[in-house]
Amino acid sequence: MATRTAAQRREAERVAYDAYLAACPSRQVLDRISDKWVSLVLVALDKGPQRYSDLSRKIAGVSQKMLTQTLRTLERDGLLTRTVTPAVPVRVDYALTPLGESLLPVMRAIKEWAESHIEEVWAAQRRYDKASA
Amino acid sequence: MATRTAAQRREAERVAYDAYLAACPSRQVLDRISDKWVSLVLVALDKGPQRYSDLSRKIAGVSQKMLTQTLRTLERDGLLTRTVTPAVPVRVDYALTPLGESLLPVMRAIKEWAESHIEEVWAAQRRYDKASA
DNA sequence: GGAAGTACACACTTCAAGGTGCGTAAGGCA
DNA sequence: TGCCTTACGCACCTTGAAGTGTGTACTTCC
Repeated sequence: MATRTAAQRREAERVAYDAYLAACPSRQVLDRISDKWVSLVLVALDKGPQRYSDLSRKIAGVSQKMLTQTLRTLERDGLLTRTVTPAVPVRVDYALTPLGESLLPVMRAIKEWAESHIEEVWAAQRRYDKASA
Repeated sequence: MATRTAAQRREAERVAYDAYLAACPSRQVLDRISDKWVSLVLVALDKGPQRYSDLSRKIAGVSQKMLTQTLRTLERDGLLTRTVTPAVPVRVDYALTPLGESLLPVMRAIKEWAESHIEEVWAAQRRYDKASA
């Protein structure tokens, strides 16, 4: 945000992207960040840079293919940086960019919502299934 | 939340759901709400109940199958209510439940993030593609 | 001189998400 | 009489997402 000039901000407002429109590019961005692995990866980078192996250990159940793919996409979208250290076995660190950090609170909120409301969702499901049985 | 007793809250804290764990049910909830259509539907219900046709018009590009499916799942999960009015052609209204409203701020934030940061994402993509070319 | 660890790439395959098209009920209208 | 609307259900089919398994480069350790 701080990297955006007032002119750029005005321009952005003028164009008025709207994710409700199918062809709007913001729809694509919304689609990309509306992803289980994206949110888990971003939140995992909350407390500073992490290595590839750290992430794959922390985010249980992710295949290395999906992790690599998710990381590449996030890097391309400017949400995180990839730093290769040519050590003995090569070492790769991933860290959030300012843009990634701007999305972090939202992602954290989603993850926390899921964790804290699961029982209410469960209760609702039981009620629904019972009623429609 | 108000529907939750202190005992239930304590229990929830004791169990400590963690979306990082693959088998944790909160992972499933996270997966379900990490969905383009879910966020668009919830935000569309921001300003009060909407009819099925309202939603399909507002959310451009959604197929009726996906819209119906999304609405059913959200109803089952207790995020919204479905009210059928047996009028001349049947009329169906969808409205947020308190649980759905608790998720609304997050969903709104996601949609707004996508709309307001798209140009930064684009710039990052151009930079990435140029560098790797 | 193998084995092991890191961070992948790539090919193959499967499975399910999602699009499309057709059918429906129940009246209102021309 | 027959067509219109609303809000779907259902079956079919395509396509793409994602899992699995194997290969690799480089060095160090045993």
